[in-house]
Amino acid sequence: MNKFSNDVKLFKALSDENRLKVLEILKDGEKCGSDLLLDLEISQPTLSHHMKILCDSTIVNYRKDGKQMIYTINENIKLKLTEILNNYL
Amino acid sequence: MNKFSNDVKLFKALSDENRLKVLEILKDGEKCGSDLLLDLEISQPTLSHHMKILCDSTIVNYRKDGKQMIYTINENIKLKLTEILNNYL
DNA sequence: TATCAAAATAATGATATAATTATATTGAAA
DNA sequence: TTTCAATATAATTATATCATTATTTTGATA
Repeated sequence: MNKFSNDVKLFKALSDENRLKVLEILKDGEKCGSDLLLDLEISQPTLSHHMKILCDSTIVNYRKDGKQMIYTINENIKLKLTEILNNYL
Repeated sequence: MNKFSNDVKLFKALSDENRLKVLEILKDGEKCGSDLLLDLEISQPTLSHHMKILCDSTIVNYRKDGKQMIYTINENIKLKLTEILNNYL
């Protein structure tokens, strides 16, 4: 909508401990939801909620593989966030 | 608390349109609260609330000058946030 | 010391977010 | 085609966040 809303959306997506944990895991390579669940102490619907936020914000990419969703970190997003930081700091 | 909480605190501080507007203004140089208010469409107590979040997160520094609070961007915080991004992305 | 400007705090309400349990959807394979 | 694993959605609750108005505190100065 306005010039700030997309930046806010990205920072909000990073503003949760479980989502940071997910990113830390994905940094080592792609994972499906049920694998992520093994390392988190949240229910499956809660993970689904968090993954939606990470994917909607374009921080995480996903693809379907049979009945699994495979998640990876968007390789462009670090640069994009660094550029955003340069606008404000 | 845990290893994520400080990072979450920083990202949360950046997750609000009015706070991003404040940072954009402070990027041009130091300002007091009443000057910031001129460029924002929020009440004085709401600005006080937002400045507390920015200061508590160490993104913004403050000093008292008479009856004014003078705010500046912490010059180290951009590097710190860039390093944090490198842990997750 | 009375007044005024700047900022902070208190009380409160509206909305957003994160979590749960229960249920539905999707897709592979027996 | 039944079953089961993986994921998503719905309904709901608890908590967090952002905003307001009213009030208080702080500090300069008339």
